[in-house]
Amino acid sequence: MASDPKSARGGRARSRREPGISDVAAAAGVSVGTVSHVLNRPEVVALRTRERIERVMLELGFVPDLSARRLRLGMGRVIGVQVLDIANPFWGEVVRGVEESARAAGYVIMVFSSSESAEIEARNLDLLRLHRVDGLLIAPVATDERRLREIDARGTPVVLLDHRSERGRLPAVTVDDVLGGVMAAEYLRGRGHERIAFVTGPLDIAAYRDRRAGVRSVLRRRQRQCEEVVEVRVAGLNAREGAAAVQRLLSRDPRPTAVLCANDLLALGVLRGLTERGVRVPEDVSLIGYDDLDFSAMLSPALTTIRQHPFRIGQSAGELLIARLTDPDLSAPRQLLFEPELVVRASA
Amino acid sequence: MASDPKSARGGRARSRREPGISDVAAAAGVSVGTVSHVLNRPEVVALRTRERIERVMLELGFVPDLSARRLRLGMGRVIGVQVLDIANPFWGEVVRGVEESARAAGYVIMVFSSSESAEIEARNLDLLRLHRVDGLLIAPVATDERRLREIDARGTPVVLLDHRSERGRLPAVTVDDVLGGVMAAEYLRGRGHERIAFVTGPLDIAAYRDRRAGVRSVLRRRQRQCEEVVEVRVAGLNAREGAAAVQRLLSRDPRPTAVLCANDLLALGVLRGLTERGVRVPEDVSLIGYDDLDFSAMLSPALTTIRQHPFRIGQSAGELLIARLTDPDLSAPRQLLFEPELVVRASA
DNA sequence: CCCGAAAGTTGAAACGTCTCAATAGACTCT
DNA sequence: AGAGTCTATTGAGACGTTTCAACTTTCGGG
Repeated sequence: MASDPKSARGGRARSRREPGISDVAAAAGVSVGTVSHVLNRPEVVALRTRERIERVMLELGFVPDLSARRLRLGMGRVIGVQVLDIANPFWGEVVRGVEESARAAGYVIMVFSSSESAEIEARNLDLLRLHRVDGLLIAPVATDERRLREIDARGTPVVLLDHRSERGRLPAVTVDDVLGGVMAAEYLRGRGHERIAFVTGPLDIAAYRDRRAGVRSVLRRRQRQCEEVVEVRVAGLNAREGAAAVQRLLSRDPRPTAVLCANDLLALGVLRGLTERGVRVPEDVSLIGYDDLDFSAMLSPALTTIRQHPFRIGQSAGELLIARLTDPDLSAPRQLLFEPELVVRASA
Repeated sequence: MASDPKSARGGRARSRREPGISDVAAAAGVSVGTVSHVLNRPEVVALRTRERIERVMLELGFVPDLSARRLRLGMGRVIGVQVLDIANPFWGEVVRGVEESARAAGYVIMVFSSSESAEIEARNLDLLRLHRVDGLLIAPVATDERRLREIDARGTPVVLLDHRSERGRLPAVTVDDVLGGVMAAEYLRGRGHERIAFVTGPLDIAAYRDRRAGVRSVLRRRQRQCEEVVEVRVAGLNAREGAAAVQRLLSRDPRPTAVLCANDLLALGVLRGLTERGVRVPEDVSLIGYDDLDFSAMLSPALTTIRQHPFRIGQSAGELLIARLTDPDLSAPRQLLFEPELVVRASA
């Protein structure tokens, strides 16, 4: 045990361990308590000592170890984020918004993507628990939010992302998806469409369920039997699935005159599929998406869609969560509801 | 100090602290050492004891605290990731790939986006250091990689993402961007274009620099003076900046006959800008992008572009990093180079 | 010159885990 | 029965912080 074998292997790499608070203390001729104070309560330590210690910190390249601090304090300035699909620009913007608000408050984010799979979500939640994140921002896949409420009650504040809470029991930042669905459907109805298809993903996800509900409510308001919503369910809300759905869409008889997609990626795929089969948009079939992603205006035809503001959603959710973290006994769970906006272009 | 004021406030929330290894030990009538063993070296503990302990763990809902473990072990199964722009689907896919490989190995990712800003990057690196991540996957903004090499040498393995290392001193996963530039330029030259514009972002970023180098090498190979690369620099590689660049693009005299963009988002913006001004693509100006994002095939006109495989980049980089983490004294820094692919569509 | 208060500093305990040397028990062999 | 081997278990110390009560020093006032 006299000679250390580890220092021999690997040459110079991984040589000296990072300096800790006690190395600083030693070098500055002071106790660890004092060093810790200059970190956390600088005002209690004498100016001269403080300056000396700060100088030493710089020289040694000292950086405090947050995970040691977390162990002591029970908070580590990390928030977990789970989105439905990190490769979708909508969620990318949401994450960017979260990161922004997190950075502003000195927090850091741990990111997960569930790919809309409940199993992956469950595993991710386990990981989040293992790492004891301070708070959680999540676009849930699982139908019931019991587990999330449990996590919240156990001391890890949860804020729902783009998903309203059952009876508002958890704070949430949402866009009014029912209204979005209504807007799209009313627009189509106003243009005389009576047989409308709705292409969506798993209905476990509240956002898609709400959009559908909005669409249906409009069409059901009229009594006539011929107004009907044809529903096509796909596995994931991406362009590939959209293209695959076209087959099923066209085989319906009578064929829908308009297609409403639960998001723009899906609409993109549908558009590709339709075009490949020689079906013209909007002459033969009208098409409406949801999200108004960057590219949507430049498709051919330009996509009519419902605009949201994902960056703001992420940012507000982040701020809401951080507010709860900062002041644990904050009033009632807050719900933030943004309004969607119909953007009419050429496709419908 | 006899009565605890904290337990009063907030009602039931945040009540009992999470059970630790010692709670399990107490409940199972065994020492903490033994409990720790069933976690890390199950084979050394007697079957009966082990089962009993496992049962207790389940009952108590015990989950080990990884950040305490990190403190002891110096490794916490967290890897940091920094991309250039999380809202760009290219990087979204990269992150998805990283997450995939991380999950497979029981790691978790901490995500940052630099927005191509060197200051943000520097701040993010500080945060990463504070949190003592085990390894780092980064698409660097800063020109020189000294700081990264330093981090690597100090014991936090670094793998470069979509960025080749100076003289191959750091492991990297890259696509051959020079080749991509060559392919695009040769294609244009083959179609008779002689005055080509290249729209790009900050040239600190190696990928863009390489793409430009490839383009230039092709055009310079011919001696004729009239072959020239017109360069337009923008602040960020997104659609908005692309649209803004069009103004400058068209004011050049003589006007370029073809425009090459450093990525598809930029091309999207350029396309929008050109269309708005009544310039037809490809009749008046040819346009080529880079990345082949999902939507690129569906633009009007469909975008000719260079295809990459971001998911694979992310995944391979993740695997490479985790291999280094698992076996610290791994041979030489490895470079992984993917080949790009020209996808010819209508825009050029 | 002594007292008390104010200002600075200290040392130890605690957070939850891992590891290692030490111990205890059971079994085998002579 | 004693010595020697295994197998299971234990307890203490360490990882890098924070915090708090206790201590020392300084200083003003009586």
